[in-house]
Amino acid sequence: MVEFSQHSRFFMNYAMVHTSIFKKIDNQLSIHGINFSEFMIMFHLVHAPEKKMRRIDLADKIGLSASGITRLVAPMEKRGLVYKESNKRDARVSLVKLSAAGERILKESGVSLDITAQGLLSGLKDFNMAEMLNTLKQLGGNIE
Amino acid sequence: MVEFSQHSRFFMNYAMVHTSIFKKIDNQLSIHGINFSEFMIMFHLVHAPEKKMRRIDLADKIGLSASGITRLVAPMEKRGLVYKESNKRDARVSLVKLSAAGERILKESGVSLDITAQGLLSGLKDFNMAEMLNTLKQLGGNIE
DNA sequence: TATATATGCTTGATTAGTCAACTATATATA
DNA sequence: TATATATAGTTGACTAATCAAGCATATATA
Repeated sequence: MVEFSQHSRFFMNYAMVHTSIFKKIDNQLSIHGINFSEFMIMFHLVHAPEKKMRRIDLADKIGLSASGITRLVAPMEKRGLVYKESNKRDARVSLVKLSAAGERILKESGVSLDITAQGLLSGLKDFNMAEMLNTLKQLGGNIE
Repeated sequence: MVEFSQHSRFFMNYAMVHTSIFKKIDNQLSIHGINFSEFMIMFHLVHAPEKKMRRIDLADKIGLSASGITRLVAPMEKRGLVYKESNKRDARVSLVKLSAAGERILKESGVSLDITAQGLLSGLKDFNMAEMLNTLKQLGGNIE
């Protein structure tokens, strides 16, 4: 027989939950014309000083590669959700700045996300949010 | 100010953890020449009666689309991890059956996964596995 | 029995991301 | 100062998945 540890099963279930839940979340966010990654970009921008960040810091925060950010941000610029700013001290960096339109979309889609998230968690038995957040944080989930 | 509920933050952290952890897991499994989705295919097959399943049931179990399974299984057939069987009663179905080679790879990669999974979870403070699995199950993680 | 509908699966086009190679610029060091 | 090395970002080629459309077969119904 092939046996698998509880540790392995934990991550198998984790992946499954991720797949099914983020289909729902992305679906909900699509009402606002964005996907979850775009939401995360704007989420981090709105909390950053002057609502702007370097691409590489965005990549780091979100857990994508630098090229992933390039490809993600390009269409957001076209839609006017964010725009480019340069850094006077360092000509290599290209800052991404949240626009007023972007902030508006972020707010609206944040409400949708809250409702979806609440709906997903509301019916759970023996769910301890604080414990769960603590575990996620230790596993690398570092949204402040 | 833009505010986000704890529920929303929960899923943002969930996504982040998923990204970082499954990079590690896929990396580990690549030693055995497979990725996590291929692992999951074989995991479900080895637990199925006669170690075979319809593609659509695999899709369902794993949380992928039918076409996702088609594309995932094709190269696994070429490598000899699984092979096709037809169903006498229903000519539409194409069964996926785990080969001996596939089962061997599954076992080996299962050991790797166990080690990685254990490593990821071992240092955690206040981690309650049973509670966590219970929550994941309620959220749709239904690995038996 | 004939036809409509449902199911299982595959395919073409698309999307979201990766990595490796590259360009441009900045920083450290001989 | 000249050169080596590091950093920021983009691009081309690729991978893993999606969806919608289509094909073959099964099932239900007029």
